[in-house]
Amino acid sequence: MARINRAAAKEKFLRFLEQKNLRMTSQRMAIIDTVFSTDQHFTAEQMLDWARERDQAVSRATVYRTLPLLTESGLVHEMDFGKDYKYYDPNYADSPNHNHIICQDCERIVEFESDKIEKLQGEISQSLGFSLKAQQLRITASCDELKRLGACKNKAS
Amino acid sequence: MARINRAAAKEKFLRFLEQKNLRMTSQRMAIIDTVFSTDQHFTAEQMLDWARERDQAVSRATVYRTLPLLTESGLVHEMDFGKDYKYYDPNYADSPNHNHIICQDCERIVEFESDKIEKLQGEISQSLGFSLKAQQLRITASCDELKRLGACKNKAS
DNA sequence: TAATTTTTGCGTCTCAGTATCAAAAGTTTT
DNA sequence: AAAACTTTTGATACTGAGACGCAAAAATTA
Repeated sequence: MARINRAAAKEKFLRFLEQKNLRMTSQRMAIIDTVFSTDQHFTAEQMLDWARERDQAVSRATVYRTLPLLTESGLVHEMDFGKDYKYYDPNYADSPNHNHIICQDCERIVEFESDKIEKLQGEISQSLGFSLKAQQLRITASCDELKRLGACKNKAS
Repeated sequence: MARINRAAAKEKFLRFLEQKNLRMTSQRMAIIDTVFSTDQHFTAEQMLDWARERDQAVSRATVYRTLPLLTESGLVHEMDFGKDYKYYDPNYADSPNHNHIICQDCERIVEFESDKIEKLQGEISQSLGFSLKAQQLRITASCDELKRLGACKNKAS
């Protein structure tokens, strides 16, 4: 569950850039530093705010350009929760099996893992005869239930 | 699996309108006629085009106003597939347990049901101790797999 | 028919995200 | 280290789905 080591992430991103003949710049550095200093899901606009606190010279355009690079490099996961903006998940590199509970009342999104669910997802895949590209289990809930889940440390299994 | 009877849908919608002190108009009629004459998922813009073929006097605004009414009345299901527009599903009234396979290459979205998956979803709910509001299993696949699934009539169980 | 309420359509607005493009910064060559 | 070349940046314009405001139109009620 530990979040990916920031230095390791940076290095992996550097290799990715090199391989694509792209350059590491101070703006990109500020963005990935910011990305990997949080555990939370975030939106592009949030990332813009946070990255700017770290380095004033980060523009909206660069954030919107860098997030897809991070996604392509596999360090971050792009996800949609039915809102009209994207969320990014910086925990993807360590634990790719994410399920989400989205509160229908508030803005909260809880990420959880469950051995049981993982096993069931495997069975589902098999029963479909699919080599899945991606799979997403999304549960819409109400605040009460979220609180209850929160009480057991967002871990249900 | 049969799609909801158009007359029945219309009647149900009428009751819904009545109960909310809303009026049945020719525009709304044209829209629900169009909605229940297809089996496919559709977007608001598609519905606008189709409804206009039926009745020129249907405006974009009215479509965007009517679809949420249909959703609220339970006749249609609003769903998002990670695109930046919503899809609507007119099959919802009969068979509320829908799972979707979304092609990552083309625009295709295949809906399927599976007893096995239904059972597994039940188990997942239980293992979470949740009284779910909604649940969505979304599988991202490539065209090849979609074709294969198409070959077995979009029915996997 | 007049008074009241709801609905419509047009146009405007919002908001996330993309595209453009000249200026700036980083490489490479000589 | 200057010139030539490539990539990146930031400001701004643009796009496209959907929401909103408002005056005109339609339906309902009196």
